[in-house]
Amino acid sequence: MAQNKDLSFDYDFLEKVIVGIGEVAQITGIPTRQIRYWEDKEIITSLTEEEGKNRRYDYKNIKKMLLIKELLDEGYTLDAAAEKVKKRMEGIEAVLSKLNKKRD
Amino acid sequence: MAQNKDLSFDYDFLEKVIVGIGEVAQITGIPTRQIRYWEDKEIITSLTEEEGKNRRYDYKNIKKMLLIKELLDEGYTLDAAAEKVKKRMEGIEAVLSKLNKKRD
DNA sequence: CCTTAATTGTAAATAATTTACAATCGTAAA
DNA sequence: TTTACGATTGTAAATTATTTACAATTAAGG
Repeated sequence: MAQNKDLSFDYDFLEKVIVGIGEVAQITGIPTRQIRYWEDKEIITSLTEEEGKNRRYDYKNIKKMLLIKELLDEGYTLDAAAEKVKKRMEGIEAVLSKLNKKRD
Repeated sequence: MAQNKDLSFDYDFLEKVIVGIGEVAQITGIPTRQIRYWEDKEIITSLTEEEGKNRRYDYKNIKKMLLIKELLDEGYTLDAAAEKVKKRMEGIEAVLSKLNKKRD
């Protein structure tokens, strides 16, 4: 059915979606201040090319933040959480790029 | 596998995602000016509660804009496109809410 | 207590958005 | 051709949101 095609696996959307820091805070529950701090520590990176401009995050960025947040809640240190998430992200990226190819 | 669980049907994300007007413009290719115009004409509605605050859109809003854009390109008038999309959105919403229930 | 990791607070500057009023553009009818 | 209308676009002034930088605070371990 048509509807199903529109919604199941909406990777077009996941691929294209871009979100500002305020909305990421709203989506994830992570305060903007904390997001910027993680970025200072180079645990996450925003998509912004020029400095001074507003930060932009994509799906993978947001996913990563949520994973880090979970691990922090479990008692990990920030660095340990970052390390662990880094590995999980590789898997996630692999799946995403595989799905991209399928749709070409 | 864990990765699959993280990515396939990420409805948690689709449900929670919220995007500003500038990013919607970037994602959809629809200029901010046009998005505001459609809102003036009550063809779409933003999530903003208080006026004067910045507009926020969710997944369904963005989906709707993309559908309208497609129909406009096909030659529909704005009102005709809005009418047709309204019906399609009902189907999409039905599918989404059904999937929500499944995950409770 | 002391140290370090992690987070939070805030002011001033800048970026981005809002609203409102107006202009433009294309098409179809008169 | 002119008129009317739908659709879009332009823009200035006010406002909201974000950025950067410097500093303070909090919590846990040694």
